[in-house]
Amino acid sequence: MSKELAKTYDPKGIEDRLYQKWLDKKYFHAEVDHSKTPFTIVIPPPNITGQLHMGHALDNTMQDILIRFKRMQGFNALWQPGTDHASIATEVKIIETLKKQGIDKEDLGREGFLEKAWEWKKEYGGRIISQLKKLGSSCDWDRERFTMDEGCNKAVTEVFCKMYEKGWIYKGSRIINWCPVCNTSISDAEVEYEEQEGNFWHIKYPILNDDDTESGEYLIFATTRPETMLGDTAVAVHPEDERYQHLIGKNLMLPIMNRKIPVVADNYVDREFGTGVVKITPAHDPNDFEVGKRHNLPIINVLNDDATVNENGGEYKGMDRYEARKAIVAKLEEMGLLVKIEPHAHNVGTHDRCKTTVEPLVKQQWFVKMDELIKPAAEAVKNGEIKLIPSRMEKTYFNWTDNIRDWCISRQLWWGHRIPAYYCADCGETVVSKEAPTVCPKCGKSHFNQDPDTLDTWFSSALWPFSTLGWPEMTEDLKYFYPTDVLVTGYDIIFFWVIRMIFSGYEQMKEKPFKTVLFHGLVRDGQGRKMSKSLGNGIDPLEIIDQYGADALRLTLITGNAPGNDMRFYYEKVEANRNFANKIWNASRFIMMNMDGKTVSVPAAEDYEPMDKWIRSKMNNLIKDVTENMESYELGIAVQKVYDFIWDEFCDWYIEMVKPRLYQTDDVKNQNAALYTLKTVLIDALKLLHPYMPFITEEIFCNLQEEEESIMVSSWPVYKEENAFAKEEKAIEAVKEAVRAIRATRTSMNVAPSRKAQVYIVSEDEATRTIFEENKLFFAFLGYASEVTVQADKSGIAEDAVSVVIENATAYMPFADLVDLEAEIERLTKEQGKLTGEIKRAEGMLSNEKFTSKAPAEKVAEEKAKLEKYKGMLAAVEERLAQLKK
RNA sequence: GGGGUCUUAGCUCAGCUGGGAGAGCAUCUGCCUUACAAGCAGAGGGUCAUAGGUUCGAGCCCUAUAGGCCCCACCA
Repeated sequence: MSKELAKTYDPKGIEDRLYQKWLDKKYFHAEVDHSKTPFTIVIPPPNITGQLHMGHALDNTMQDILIRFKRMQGFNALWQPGTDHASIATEVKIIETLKKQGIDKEDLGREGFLEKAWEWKKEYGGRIISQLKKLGSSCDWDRERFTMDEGCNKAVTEVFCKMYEKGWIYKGSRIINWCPVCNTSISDAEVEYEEQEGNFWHIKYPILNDDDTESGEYLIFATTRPETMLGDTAVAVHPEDERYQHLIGKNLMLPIMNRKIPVVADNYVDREFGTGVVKITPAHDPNDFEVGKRHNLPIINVLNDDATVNENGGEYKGMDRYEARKAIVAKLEEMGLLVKIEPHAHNVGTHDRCKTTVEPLVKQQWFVKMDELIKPAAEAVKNGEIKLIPSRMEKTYFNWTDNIRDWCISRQLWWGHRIPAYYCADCGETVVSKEAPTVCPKCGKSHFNQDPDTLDTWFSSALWPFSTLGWPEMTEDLKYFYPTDVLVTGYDIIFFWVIRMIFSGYEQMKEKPFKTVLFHGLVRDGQGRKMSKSLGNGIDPLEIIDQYGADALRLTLITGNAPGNDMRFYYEKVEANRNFANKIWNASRFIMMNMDGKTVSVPAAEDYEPMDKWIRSKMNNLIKDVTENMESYELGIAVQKVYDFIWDEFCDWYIEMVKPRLYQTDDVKNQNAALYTLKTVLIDALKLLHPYMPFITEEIFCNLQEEEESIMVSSWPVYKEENAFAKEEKAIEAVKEAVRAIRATRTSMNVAPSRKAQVYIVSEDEATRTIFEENKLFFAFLGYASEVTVQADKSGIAEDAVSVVIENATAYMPFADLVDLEAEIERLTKEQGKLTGEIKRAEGMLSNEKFTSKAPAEKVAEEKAKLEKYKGMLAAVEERLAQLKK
């Protein structure tokens, strides 16, 4: 491969080419291999209707980082991909499309509609997959699954039948949330509450005497939904409310409907609220439904599925619920029964998909009984068998498990898993079975109708961690890869999905579905708003990839972000990360240019210079930190450290230090040691960065060396316990300190970098002199010195030379024509003040007996060492000041 | 009503088990130094929301207060 690299990194072309290479080499593919430890992640299956958005980009980047990291560590890493049929979302979308073509769902009929749906799936189902590939996702695409493929269908039927036999799935007439637009029941989790401005209509019902004549008295109450009065079957008061004791058991006349309804006593009523009287509509309010059950009240449903009034609504039949509301209020007013209208803001349940106000209705639906099912799921998180990150998510989790209600799983939709329940056309017997029954066990006839409903889309996704691995067959894959290791997902679907996978895993597999759940937050726009279609503030990840590259996008989504926290997306951040990619690119280009035409070989031990050992030592520590951070899922912290190492230590210091050695030609061995260190440290840095920035690291890796064909299957750098280079590390840090001090001084004096100066290092300490002597070459280069002389005293140095005090030494720079004595005194006086402050601080701590006795000895020693250092420096500064002031 | 979370440099955010406050962007000053101006060198900028407490030591732990955001519940 050519060593000629472009001056700026251009990801276009490179990314697609490398991804194709990885696919061709089958690097993403995992097979059962008992000689290796598996590491498994199942993808949160994106909807087939979906288009890649920032949330997907974040979610999948995190998973890809983990899976690439583990793969390099030698695990048998499997990232199991697939897509979700997304029952309601897809059905709604298809209906919309059909509508544009002038086709009505009902006209097509169930079969015709499903045909269209599968066509849709075929056309769009792959779109999101190809978008995930753009991101660099290293999923095992050979294993791609779909929630409605044959295997998943089998799993769903199996679970349904098993749980039905166990009595944990049942059909019942219960109050459910009904979406009048989507025309289906929805689960509690799908209801979103939003505050709406409404009214409190204060209404009164006439009280009847025992002989059913009107007493002339009234009971007053308030309601936010007056139209539901059509279905009122009682009025309730608190059993201990003195005001109404005499009315309990009496009857009222329900106006308009002219129905006699009782006054019942129930603890549900809050005496303090309003008049302490509540109208009871069991068919249209969950609380009223419960009250109705306790008092055996009739349930009168007054609404049709489209939220128009039905035949039970008398003269209002056919009216929309809101029209009926108006008409009924008008009628009550006319009858003199409307006391007053009060504005009232209240929470209204809406359908999370279409935002329609849901209508609580009593209907026959299928439910999953939750009380037993939830127990092991709650226990697993409680005892730490499943770890949630961040741990605060546990509270949210328990909030749900502690208040669990049965899960309504039937949907009046066509696109989804059809409920395997069959009803005998003759005797009505219900048969639940995997295969359509042929003979009725009750009457022996053989004509059945299958239940028309489908299952909640989350019913199949709850089985995803094991259904994708082959369940209900006990496949080798399932035995080997299950339980999976980590689930990465947004905190917004903890109830919909995470909990349901956990209880399904324990129930079906008798084992947790994953060991750890890593939550992330939402990606918001620059102003902190949710990205949404209606606001039009969404940023398309594909456009970002096109403009800046997938690596820059990935890094942007990960850096500076802690687990479970929302983040804002800024173009400036992407730019900064694109710049970082360019930085690595150029550093690599520099190294390769210098390697060009030379054979870089392993140097002899004595060929290394202290700076080589210093950077090696830094890298060794970095490996430890980064590995630990990644293993504890601190992805943002880990990459920040790699970023800092590459930019600061490696580029700004090491590469600069090494330049004089590269530019000389006398000492080939020394040069080789420098090149070898550059190359190997860069390779390790690229490896640590690879999970985050897979493309650029692969591109450079392949240009830099020939031994291995891909960085993604190379091995993760290993931390070496013993630090053999502690001495060199300290020495180089001391020289760096001197360089920094000299540069700062020069800048403060407005000395141009082009103006080199003679630099004298004066130190009474022999070890310090040795350090500067050994590192003279790079010290001179970085400290803008024309020549460096190291000596024990000040002999031969001009009186008015600029002095820079550092630890154990003073650097002198004679700038005969430049020195402004006043300014120099001022600078040194400032320095004196700073050092005095430091000394005061250290002395303060050390004179505190409680500190010296209670703090760890290590801390105390540290403070003592600092005190000594600053004292020495202060003495040098003061000596110099005295000299100048003479 | 219950719970969570946030309040750190001008902006956006890191800061893991308590041991002298960090990054990116922005600002200011010099530099086209033969890897990189998408760059280099330097600089300024914070009583870590407020008030208490625990501790030798608190951005970090505890309590209260104020403000922002989120989730759950749904008093009609």
